[in-house]
Amino acid sequence: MVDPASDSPACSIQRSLEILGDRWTILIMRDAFRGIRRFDDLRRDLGIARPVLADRLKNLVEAGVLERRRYCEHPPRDEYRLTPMGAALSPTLVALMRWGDEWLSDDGPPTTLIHEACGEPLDQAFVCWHCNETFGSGDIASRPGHLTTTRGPE
Amino acid sequence: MVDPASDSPACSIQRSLEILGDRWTILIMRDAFRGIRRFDDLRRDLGIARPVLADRLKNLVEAGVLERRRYCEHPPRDEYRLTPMGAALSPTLVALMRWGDEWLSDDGPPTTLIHEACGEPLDQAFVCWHCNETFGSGDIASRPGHLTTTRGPE
DNA sequence: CGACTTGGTTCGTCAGGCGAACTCACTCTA
DNA sequence: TAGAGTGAGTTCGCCTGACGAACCAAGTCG
Repeated sequence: MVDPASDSPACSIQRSLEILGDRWTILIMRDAFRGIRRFDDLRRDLGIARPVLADRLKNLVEAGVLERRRYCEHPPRDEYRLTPMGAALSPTLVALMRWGDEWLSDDGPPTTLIHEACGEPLDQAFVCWHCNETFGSGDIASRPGHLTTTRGPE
Repeated sequence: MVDPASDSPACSIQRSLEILGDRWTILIMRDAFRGIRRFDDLRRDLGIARPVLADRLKNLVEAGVLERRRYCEHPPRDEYRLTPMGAALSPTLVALMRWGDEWLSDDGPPTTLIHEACGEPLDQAFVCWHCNETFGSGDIASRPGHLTTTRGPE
């Protein structure tokens, strides 16, 4: 906030959180991934207040993460669908879910994600296509656009 | 979806968000990854109000994500460090950062994460150790603990 | 001593989240 | 054709919680 050039606008995490960073939005996106698309279904599933849900959906549509589509003409009914930009959030949601699975669930994961082709549990990893290997967060460094080079997550 | 007992407490994303899901906490964790550990440094960097930062740090310590450690005795100074549980958030933060890089930055990523061993940009992918291959979000299904099997993120 | 730094707490204000009630367009039942 | 029901909101008034400002305490420096 003080340093002008450094992080306020130049951090992608912060930019992402300007769209996703309130108590409801990520849960709305989770439901969108789960196929819940209609206003009242979202409201019931989340237990969110109507005005708040209306506001969040409007913001998400404006941000380009959801798309409002008419799926029925006769009673005019719209649904909210993931755009490609919204669908690209899946690694984030999966990472969040796996963190909760590992650190917050007493009796094993409530839901296990599996590789559809074989039915075995999946993992999420960092990949270097140059070295052609996967690695953990200990081997990450960062190369800033216009900052000095520092270590990334330790 | 329908099942009442199913998702409210049983969704790991929701559990994670009970710890991380307000406007500041993820930014605090980002700064923790960046090596910002002291109260006033965090306050200055984030532009957060003092009482709010004190409250968030207390909650994060209670949740086991940060650890408060005395690093100087003479003027008694504490710092907040990532616990293993906190460090395990790196895939989540990286995913969020990469999403912002891809969809919200006009002029290329502000910061690029690289594979420390070779200096090339890294990727993040889903891995199946059974099939020994990486794949995208299109090949994910989910096997719930006590729900019917449904598709995961599409 | 007095100024300064770090790491808070207390306080009063004000924006924003909440449930309840209302609206509107449409459909279904009788 | 009247009345109930549903989906998708908007309006309203209350109350929590985020905010900046001020205050506090422990220690250090000059």
